[in-house]
Amino acid sequence: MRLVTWNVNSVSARLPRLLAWLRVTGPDVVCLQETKCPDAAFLRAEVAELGYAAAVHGDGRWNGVAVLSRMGSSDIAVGFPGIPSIPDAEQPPEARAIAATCSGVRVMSVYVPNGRSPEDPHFAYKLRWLTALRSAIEPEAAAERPFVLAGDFNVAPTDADVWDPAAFVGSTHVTPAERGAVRALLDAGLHDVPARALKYDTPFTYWDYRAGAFHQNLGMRIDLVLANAAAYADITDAYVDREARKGRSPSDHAPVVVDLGRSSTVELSR
DNA sequence: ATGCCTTATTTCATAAGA
Repeated sequence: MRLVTWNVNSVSARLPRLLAWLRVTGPDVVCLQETKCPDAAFLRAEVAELGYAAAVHGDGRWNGVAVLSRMGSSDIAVGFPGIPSIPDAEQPPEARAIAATCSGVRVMSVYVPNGRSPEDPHFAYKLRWLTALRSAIEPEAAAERPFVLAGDFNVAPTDADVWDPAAFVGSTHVTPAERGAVRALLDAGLHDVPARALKYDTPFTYWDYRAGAFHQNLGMRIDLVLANAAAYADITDAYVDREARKGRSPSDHAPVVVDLGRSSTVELSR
C-alpha cells in the first residue's frame, strides 16, 4: 500500500496538479487537508476516474479533510469523539478530521488548528484539540490493527524541523506545549515515520509562498505520518516529494509518501 | 533552475494561513 498525506490548500484550485500527481505517483490511499470545499462540491467524478473513492468532510471556505482510496473505504467517521469547537463558538466542530478503513488499515486524516499566536484563544483551542485527539486515537494506537494518523499537525516536533529555530522564538508551531501535545500522541503508541528528503538533509513539508521561501529552503516539517506498531513494522520507505512544491500554482505544502509492504493486488483480492 | 503569496468569499477588499 502506498499512502500519502498532502495539504493541498484547496482541492478545487489544485485539481489539475493533484490529478497529474496521482497519475504519476500512484498512491492507494490519500489523506488530504485544507480541501476548502463543501462536501457537495467535492470533485468526486474527477478522482473516481483515477479509481479513487472519496470520503470527504468539508466546511466550505476553510479547513476540510478527505481520504481518497482505491483499495476500498469503510467505516467512515467524521471528526472524532470529544472533538472541541472553536473558542466561544456555538457552531459544530470544524471539519478537521476524517477516518476510514482501507484494506484493513485504519487511516485518519487530520488538519490540526493553526493556533495563530501563543496568546490567541485559538492557541488554547489547538492544544485542547490535540489533547482530545490523543484520547480518541488511544485505542487505535494500541490495537493490533494497523493504524495511521496522517496530516498537517501545524507543529514542528523538534528544532531540526524548522529552518532556523531562532526565527521562531515567540511563534506557534514550536512551543513546548505544542510539542508536548504531539509527544503525547507518540506516547500513546504511535511512531513518527521518518521520511527521506529528496534534496537537502531536512525533509521539510511546508514552505511559505512569500519571499521565495521555497527556493531558499526556508521550510518546516509539520506534515506528519504517525503509525502504530503494526503499521510501522510494515513500512518499507517514506519520502517527501518536494518536486510537487515546484512550478506553477503549487500548494505551499509538499506530499509525504509512505510505502507499506502490503501489496495492493493481494489486499484487493481478499 | 524551483522564483519572490494564495485561497474563497460576505469579491475590486478581507481574513486566514504558519
